[in-house]
Amino acid sequence: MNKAAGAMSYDELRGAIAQRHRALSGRLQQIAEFVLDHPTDVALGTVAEVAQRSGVPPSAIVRFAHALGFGGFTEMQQVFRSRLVAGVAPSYKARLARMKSQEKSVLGRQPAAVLSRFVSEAQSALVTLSQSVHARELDAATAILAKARDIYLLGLGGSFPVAIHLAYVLRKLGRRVVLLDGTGGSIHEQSHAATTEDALVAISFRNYYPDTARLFPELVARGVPTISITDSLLSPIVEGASVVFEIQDMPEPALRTLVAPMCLVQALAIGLDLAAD
Amino acid sequence: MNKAAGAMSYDELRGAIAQRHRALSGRLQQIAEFVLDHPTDVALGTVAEVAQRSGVPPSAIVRFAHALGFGGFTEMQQVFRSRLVAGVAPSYKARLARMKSQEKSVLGRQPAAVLSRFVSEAQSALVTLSQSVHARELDAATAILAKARDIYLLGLGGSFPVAIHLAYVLRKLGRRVVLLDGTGGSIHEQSHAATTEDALVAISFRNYYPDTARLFPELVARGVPTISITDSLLSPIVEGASVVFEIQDMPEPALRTLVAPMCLVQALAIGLDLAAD
DNA sequence: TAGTAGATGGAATGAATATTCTAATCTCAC
DNA sequence: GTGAGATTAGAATATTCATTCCATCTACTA
Repeated sequence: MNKAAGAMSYDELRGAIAQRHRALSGRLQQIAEFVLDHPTDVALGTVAEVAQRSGVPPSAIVRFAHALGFGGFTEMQQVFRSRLVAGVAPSYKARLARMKSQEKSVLGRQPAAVLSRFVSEAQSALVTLSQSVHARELDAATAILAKARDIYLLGLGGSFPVAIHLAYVLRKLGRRVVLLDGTGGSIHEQSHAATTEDALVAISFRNYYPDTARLFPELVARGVPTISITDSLLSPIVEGASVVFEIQDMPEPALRTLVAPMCLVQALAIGLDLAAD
Repeated sequence: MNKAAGAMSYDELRGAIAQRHRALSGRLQQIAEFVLDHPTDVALGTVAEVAQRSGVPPSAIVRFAHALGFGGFTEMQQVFRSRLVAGVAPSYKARLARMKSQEKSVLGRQPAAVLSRFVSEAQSALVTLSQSVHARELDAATAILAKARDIYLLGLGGSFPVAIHLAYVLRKLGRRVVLLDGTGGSIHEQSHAATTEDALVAISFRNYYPDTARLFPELVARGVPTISITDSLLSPIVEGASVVFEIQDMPEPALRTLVAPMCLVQALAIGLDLAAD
């Protein structure tokens, strides 16, 4: 009770339980062992469930929480839940905490602090990327690109740098690329020659550029095989796509670094080249 | 409802939501977007909490679950919880080990291995970036940009995506930007109006694009304050520059991910914006 | 313009849940 | 063996929660 139990992290809680274990009564010791062994059950279960699985009456569970300085089971459960969210989304939590603490301080506005913030954000974006992209999708995408006569690239607005970069790399590798950039008129005309023998790589993040949303379905309807890189399964370039890469947690347009999509398209291009031999 | 919703995995559920999204009513679409973006909130929250955060009445949440074939919110929540449980199981170390082993295996040419290689390369590029860029340079660069009437951006060839991205962000923040891209003729003409009141951000990596090497000294000679982002102190855009950011260890053109320079320009732009207030 | 089918929001309901309370039990010292 | 203090189990309670129901609103059709 020497610490405000509400603000405890999961690891701190483990330490506290281990430390007090000897001083607890028999039943409470039994519960202590159970919760350390089954943290997930505690995080998601009800008092009754935890009680049954650990073989004690429900009231004992509540007494256990009290003994640790919590106001009740629900309060203790929050700590166990924090472990779950930390495990699945390291980026989200870290980013939020960072933003909150730095954004408003004077130090946080200095360019050096801004840079380190973007760097760490980019780091977690990369971790998320490598976790969320599966081999199956990459293989399918590579196969599509390998068969394509011309590769059409569609990425406007904030996604344009990614499209440009992919165009650059693919051309370096000797592929025929048509970059749909809308220069000098209609994007529709630029894409007019695309057929089922070609392929389209579409890149779009919120807010989805209107031209992208308009052109994409047309090409899909014409039977052009399509690879989509986007931030949500609900984006306008998902339906009808042959392969979808979903990059989650993209920050708002002005703040995004494009690190993850840049890395992905790079891997696509190089992977295509290596697979060709 | 073609599938027993109870036995659905999280990924299957995501697919199902994406697939039916268009067929759903307005409110239900809104909820679909929220739950795909905030799966953790759904996994751990109550109906009332999810309802409040997504800005809909609680009953709509339940109707959403029904529309997906679940018996109610609680049933749907189980699927979101399974994601959390799965997330903790494979430890961080195990994931890292898997990446390492993939890297060196015979299958190193498979797209998935290529991606993980680029990801880890990008990671170390970011570390190098944050170590090699110093606060003094960032402050100086920010000061130059803050005083500039128009900001000229010069980045051709492989660096073009970086220039485009910087242009995009700066414009979003309300800055006047001239992107020297050479469309429709001479880059010299595009840069003709640049004066000592303006500023130039030049980005160039090996092999240095000829036009960049030619134009840069001209602008320097005209007294335009200049920020250079490059990979060597011997590059043609170093001499005469007001501030130089040297990004070391850039891979060869076709293999570079541009992660480090993208991050840097992002930090410059946002740092400029934050310092302005 | 009137009518209809569907969607929506909010209050009502009933179930499930955490917590509290009290009588019973156990432990240990004498 | 007996009594005091702590500990426990289970019933009682009060709260929170998911769900349902219905009146209202909206969009589309005739």
